[in-house]
Amino acid sequence: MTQPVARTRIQRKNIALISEAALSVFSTWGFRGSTVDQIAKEANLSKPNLLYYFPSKEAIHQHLMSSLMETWLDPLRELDEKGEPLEEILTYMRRKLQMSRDHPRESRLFANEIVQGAPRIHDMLETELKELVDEKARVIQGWMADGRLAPADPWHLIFSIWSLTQHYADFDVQVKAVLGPEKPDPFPDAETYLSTLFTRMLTV
Amino acid sequence: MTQPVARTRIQRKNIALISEAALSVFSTWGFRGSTVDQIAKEANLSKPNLLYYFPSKEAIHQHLMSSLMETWLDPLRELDEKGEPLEEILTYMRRKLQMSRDHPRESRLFANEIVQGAPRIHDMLETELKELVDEKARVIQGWMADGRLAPADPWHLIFSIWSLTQHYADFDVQVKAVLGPEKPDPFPDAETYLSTLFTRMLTV
DNA sequence: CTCGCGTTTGACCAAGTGGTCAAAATGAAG
DNA sequence: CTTCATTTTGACCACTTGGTCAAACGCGAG
Repeated sequence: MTQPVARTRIQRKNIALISEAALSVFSTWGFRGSTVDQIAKEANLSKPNLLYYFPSKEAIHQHLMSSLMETWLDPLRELDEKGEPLEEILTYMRRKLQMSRDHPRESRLFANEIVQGAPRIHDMLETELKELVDEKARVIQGWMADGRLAPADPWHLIFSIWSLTQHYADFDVQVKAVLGPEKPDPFPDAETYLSTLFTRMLTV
Repeated sequence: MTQPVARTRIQRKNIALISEAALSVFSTWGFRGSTVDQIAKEANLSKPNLLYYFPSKEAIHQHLMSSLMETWLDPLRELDEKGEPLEEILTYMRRKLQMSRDHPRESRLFANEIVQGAPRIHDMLETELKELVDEKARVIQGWMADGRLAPADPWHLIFSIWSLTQHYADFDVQVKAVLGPEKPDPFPDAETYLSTLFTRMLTV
C-alpha cells in the first residue's frame, strides 16, 4: 500500500514544494476549481515537471488528503479516558482552535472537500473517522453516566466542537468582515467564549 | 440598480428554471468548479438559450447571491429586542437550523463562496451583514447588561449560532457518515442538543 | 392568417484544461 | 571527466471551457 518514500534530496524537496503549493491552491479553489498549471506555478515548477512527481491532479489531491487526515484527527485521539472530563474536552477544543489558527489552509481543504460532498474521502469518513468518533463518544458517554459531566448527546458534542472551532478558519473572511478592522485577531476572544460555552454546557 | 422584473411568462419560467439549476450546481461545485453547460443541462436548456437570459456565468451567480442574501438574513432580522431574551435566541437558532434542513443548497452556496474567500460578496459582508450583526449584538449586549442573560461575547454568540446550525447543512455528508445509516436524520437530536447548549450557556 | 418580436438553436471560436513525449539538461558515483 | 540514471523542458494533443452569432423558430396581437 504505502509507497517507499522519496529517495533523493531533489525528490524530497520537490514533493514538499508541490504539496505546499497544492495545499494553497486546493484549499482556495476546491478540487475542480484548481488547475495543475496554478499548482505548478505556485511551486515554481513547469507543469510536465510537476507531473513527473505525481501522475495526475487526482494523485496530488489524494496525497494531500491522506497525509493530512492523520494530523487532523490527532487532537481527538489524545482525548484521554483517564483524564479529568471537562479539562479533557476543553483541551480538545483548544487544540482544534489552535489548528484553525495555525493551519487554516488545511481546515479549508477539508471544508471544501466535505461541502462538495466529499467524493474523494467518503470512505475514510465512514470507516476511520466514524470509528474514532464512536470510540470517543462512548468515553464521553461514560463520563456523563458517572455524573462527571452534565448529560448531552456526545456525538453532537463532538460535532459542535468541530463546527465552532473550524468556523474560525473556514469562514475567517466572514468573521473578519463582521468584526471589522479594529479586531484583526478573533482567536483570543473566541477561546474565551468557547471555554465559557463548554464549561457552562458540561458542568454538572 | 434593480432591473425591471421579467415580463413574459416564458421569461419568468426560464429565469426560475435557471436559478434552480444554478443553485444546485454552484452549491455542489463552487463557482469555478461549475460550468455553464452543467447548469444549462440541469435546467433543460441549451447553453446559448441560457446565455440569452443571463449575460454570463458571473451574472447568474450574482443574481443567486443577492436574491438569497435577503432570505438568509431574515431570521436574524426577526430577533426582537422586546421579546424574552433566551426565547428570542433559541427561536433564532431554531430558525437557522430549520433553514439548514429545508434549504441545504443555499447554505452550501454561501459556504462555498465564503470558504473560497468570498471574492464576489465581500462588500456585502462588510456592509449589510456587519451592520445587521452589530445592531443585534448590541441588543444582546443590552440584555446581558440588564442581567437577563448570562454574560458572553454577543458577536461570538452569533457566530456560534451560525456555525452550529449551518454545520448540519454544509457538512451533512460528514455528519451522516459518522452517525451511520441507522441515524439518517440528525436534525431532531441536533435541535435538542443545541437548545440545551444555548440554554445552559445563557441562563443566569 | 400573418406579421413581428421574443425565443431557441447549431455551428463556431479563442482560451484554457489535464496530460504526454521525446529530447535536452543535470547531477552524482566511479 | 566520463557515464548513466534522474530531472527538466518545449512542443504538442484532444477535450472542455465561457461566450458569440446569424439564422431559424414559434407564439400572440391584429
